[in-house]
Amino acid sequence: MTSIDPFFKRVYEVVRQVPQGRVTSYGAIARYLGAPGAARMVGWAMNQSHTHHEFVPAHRVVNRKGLLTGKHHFSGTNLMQELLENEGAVIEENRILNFQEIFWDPLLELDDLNLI
DNA sequence: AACTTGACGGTCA
DNA sequence: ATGACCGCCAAGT
Repeated sequence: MTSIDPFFKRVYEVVRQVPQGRVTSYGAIARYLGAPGAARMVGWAMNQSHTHHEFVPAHRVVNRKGLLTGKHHFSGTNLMQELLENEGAVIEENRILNFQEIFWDPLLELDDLNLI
């Protein structure tokens, strides 16, 4: 049994703070965790997010341009998009049109992080 | 053990 | 605006 990488665990904790109807990006999470440039690792963590024991709203994490790059990792053909649309995101061609409006930056929103 | 592949993002031409 | 390159580093082959 492989223990979950502590970095992954921090990633999941941040993602769990993303409010419904808001989205963040892989890079924003990496920066917040003090690992700028390690956005790919956040992506990898999200890839494994389903193995975490607590719910991780992975659909709320997109790339820095608002593209639904993780779409393929959800079941069905359009689950990620549907989940986001249900929360108010406006999506067209795999891109969140109101991205700027609903973007949630942990660096700005989570001043106090006793949890992480 | 070497090489490739990513749910990324910044820089530079 | 678009695209190549590069740093990042865990997993898969």
